[in-house]
Parts: sequence; C-alpha cells; structure tokens
Amino acid sequence: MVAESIRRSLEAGGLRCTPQRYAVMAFLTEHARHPTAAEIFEGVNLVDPRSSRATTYNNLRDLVKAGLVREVAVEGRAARFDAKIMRHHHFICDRCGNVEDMEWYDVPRPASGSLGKRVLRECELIFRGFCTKCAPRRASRLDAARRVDAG
Amino acid sequence: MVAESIRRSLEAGGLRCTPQRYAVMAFLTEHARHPTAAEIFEGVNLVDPRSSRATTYNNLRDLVKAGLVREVAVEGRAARFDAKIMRHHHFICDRCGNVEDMEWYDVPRPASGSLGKRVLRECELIFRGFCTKCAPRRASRLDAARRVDAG
DNA sequence: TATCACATTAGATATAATCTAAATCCTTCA
DNA sequence: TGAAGGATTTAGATTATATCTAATGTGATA
Repeated sequence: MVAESIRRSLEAGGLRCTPQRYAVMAFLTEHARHPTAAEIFEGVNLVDPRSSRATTYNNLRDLVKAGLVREVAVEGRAARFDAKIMRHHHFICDRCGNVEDMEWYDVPRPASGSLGKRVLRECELIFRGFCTKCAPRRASRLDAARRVDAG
Repeated sequence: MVAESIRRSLEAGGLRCTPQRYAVMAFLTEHARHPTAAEIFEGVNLVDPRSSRATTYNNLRDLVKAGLVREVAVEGRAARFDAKIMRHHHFICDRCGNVEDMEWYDVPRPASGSLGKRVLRECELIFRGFCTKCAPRRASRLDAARRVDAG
C-alpha cells in the first residue's frame, strides 16, 4: 500500500507525516515527470487546498535533506524535484528544460589522487540534448554545432 | 598571446570582439574558480567600469550559446560559469556551493535502446560532496547519513 | 491538561535573471 | 565621406524563484 510506504519512509527520515508533507511526497511519487516547486504546490492544492507555498518549499527542502527526494537544478529555469524511488541518471532537454529519467548504470569513480581532501558523497551523470518531443523541432541555432562530441 | 586567442575564439563563435565581451571572456580565463554572473560583473567593472549588468548577462548567454563557456546550475544558488578551455568534470560542494574542476575521463554512454528518439549532445559527470575547505567543518546534519553510496 | 518542539501560514522580502526602449557603436557600401 | 542598418550596450523596470518573519496551530508526552 502506497500510503503506508510513504508514511514509513517519512518517519525513517526523521520527519513527521503531516498532511502537507505527505501530499508533497505522494504527488512526487505519482508524477514522475520531475515537477517544479510551483507545479507541486499547485498540484497538491488542487486535490486539497490546505498547503501554503512556504510549506511546500520547506517540505521539499526537508525531504531533500532527508535523502527522500532529489533536486535537479536546470540552467536558467526553476529547479525540478524527483522522488528517489530507484537509482537513475537524468536527461535534461536543452530546448524545453524538461528532465527525464534514464536507466541507471555504474559510473567510474574519479582517480583517488584527484579527490585530495574532498569528501565524495554522490556521482551523477547528466545527459543533455533534445527530448523526444523537442528533437524534431529543435532550435536551429543549437542544431548544427556540436551533436555528441559527448564523451 | 592570450588577448589574441580570446579574440580569435570569439570570432570563430560568430561574435564580435567588443570590449565588454572580451572582458567577460578574459575574466573567465583568468579566474578558473567558476564565478557567478554577479562576480563576473563586479570583477570586470573593477578593472574598467564600462559594462552593465544586462550586458554581462547577455554576453554570458551568447558565450554559452556559442559553446565557449559552460554554465553550471547549482541547487538553490546562482549559476556558475566556466571558460571551456579543456574538457573536465565538475565537483559541487554541498556546503558552500563552490564548483571545482575535476580531471576529465571518458564516461560510458547510455545503452542505445534507452535513448529512443532523444538526441544526445553532452554527457557530464557531476560529483557532490564537501570541498577541501568545507570537509573539516562539514555540516553535522549532512554529515552522518549517506557518505558515498555514490555509484 | 500543560508544555514544548515541530509545522504551517500569509505576506513581505531577497535574490537571480530577463525585458524594454532608447542610445551608441560598427560595418558596409554607395 | 557619410548614410543606413544591424549588432551591442545601457539604466532601470520587471519577472521569476525562493526564502524569511512572526504569529499561529498541532500533536506527543508527562
């Protein structure tokens, strides 16, 4: 049962299961399309208008801190959020800014020498290009130049 | 000669070498520490107060579009900019938000099936954790939990 | 039921980035 | 040379995104 599993993961993360917090988590679980904070706020209040903007932001921050949600910064656009259900990489569309999940696979870690005193916590792989919707009508400026020199 | 090489790369990117544009490019070349737009604006005007904020943003956008500069979005903070001198990956500090360059190495591409109709243009690897300065005094909240499950 | 820490709220505020419309600067070419 | 037109720059207004503030509410515990 979904409701119960959300409650459990909130509590495992040291967070009370409040209606507003639950709603954010449920919305992210149901909408895997990486919504922005504004979209989450709207979506949640569409169902049950009981949450303020500040609360939505507060809860998102707490959820990220607790490791239950991933935040994806996108150049020049609002951040996207993502329930951490399964490990995956991200594809970001250069044209519309949408974020999509990509199949997960192991990424080689940096040579230990190059880390120095840094503490490594995460490695993530980000693919960029044009999503399925944008590929056909992709901006001509961006078009020509540098298709996959991608590494 | 640096001046000449900047001029050349601007023109190769289809951009006139104006004093303001040159100044942005020169600043980025000399300051490899991934400054924000605001820092670039200040730094450039410290030397020669002739550039407006709008121009700095305009030029940064043009330089990114021309592929001469890389923009790095950082969660909850201003974007950072980076002259594309050599290929490299990025390390983002979870505590101070600073962006550092990491040695470049090949990243395995996604399985062709998982791309579908998407057009892949770039693959980038982002490391997260605590930078050299922050590692000793890293925030206790962030501390405990998930050190490198990192992939 | 009193208490206290955690949560929520509306609205103000801060920060980051873009837009607007006018002015200026180049390049071209007659 | 100098007129035309596009590219560039500018100050300031505006938008977009996110956080802060101070008051209020809520629930677990004793």
